[in-house]
Amino acid sequence: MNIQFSKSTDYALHALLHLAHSKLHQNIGIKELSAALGVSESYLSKIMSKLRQDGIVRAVPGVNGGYELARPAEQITFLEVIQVIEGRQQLFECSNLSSQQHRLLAEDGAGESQRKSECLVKRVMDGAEQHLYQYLREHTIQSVLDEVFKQSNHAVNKK
Amino acid sequence: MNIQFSKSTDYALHALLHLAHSKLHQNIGIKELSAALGVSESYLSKIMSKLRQDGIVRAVPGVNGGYELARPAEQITFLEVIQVIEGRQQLFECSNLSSQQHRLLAEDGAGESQRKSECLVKRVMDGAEQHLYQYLREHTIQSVLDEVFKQSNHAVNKK
DNA sequence: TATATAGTGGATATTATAGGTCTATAATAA
DNA sequence: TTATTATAGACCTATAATATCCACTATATA
Repeated sequence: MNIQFSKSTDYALHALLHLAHSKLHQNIGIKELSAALGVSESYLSKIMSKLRQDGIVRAVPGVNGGYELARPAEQITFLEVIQVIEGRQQLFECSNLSSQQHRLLAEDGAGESQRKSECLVKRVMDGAEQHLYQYLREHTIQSVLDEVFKQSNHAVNKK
Repeated sequence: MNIQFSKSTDYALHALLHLAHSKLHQNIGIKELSAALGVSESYLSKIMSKLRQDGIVRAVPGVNGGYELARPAEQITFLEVIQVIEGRQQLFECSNLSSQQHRLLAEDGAGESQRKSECLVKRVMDGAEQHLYQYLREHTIQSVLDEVFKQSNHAVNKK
């Protein structure tokens, strides 16, 4: 049961949403964030550090310090956040020996080509990955906020 | 670093490819399979068992026994195989408390709606999941085999 | 400048799961 | 019956997610 985003990604996205939503007051401390998300301060700190190292948020130490978005919410995509937290390894890696199987398969067909000896299973999986990534690139922190706004308006109009 | 298909999925897909490719001789034993993939017999057995329990392959014990596809290769999708091996849990689960954050966000906007109290991060993620699944449904064991054939032809024509 | 405040980084603990081995058992063909 | 082959389950190990704690550094302001 490998294929699931970690809780850290959950926390990161919700924390960013919180920062984006309340950009009125410049800095949001870890206390406020951890209270809003229901996570310990120490653990959330780690996650925020990663986001800072990747230039997604800015951190200010000292009295009245805290975090704020380093960029406009429109420019922070789901994909980026996920890759910072989960790492950038690919969705699928082919075991070496298995890819040998494909070389044999190809030779069996009519030989010659396939000099890249690329695994065909991997090729499908890479396509899936690109599909997924494209979708995650199109969704940003801001687009979620817009969604909230749309829903609210909808409710008002129905009244 | 959570988001990666397991080796088991790799093995399962390659094993199925092997079965589909050499359907001339009815049964392929675990020995041949494990040799082709470079995995131990005992470990691959477990994977094959799962595939059998889900009706993807048939198994015959005893002398000259082995495995064969239970259905035509066109009807075995990547998605199905992945779900058998990886499980059917969702790509993303929202921590309870975080979803509370969204209720607040929504109320803040204009209240009322959002009675589903559904997490908006999760909604994006579910969309991503559906996107991914659609792609994986469109690719089958047979479609990979076809790809091999196409490549071979291409090489011949170029000659 | 002193000090309380707030983020950073390292060490550590816990638990779950992937990945893998081995053995006893059941089914089947010769 | 015997050799062969799949099945089920117990078992092991290494790694990663999740989480906590503490010492350290940076900064705003009294």
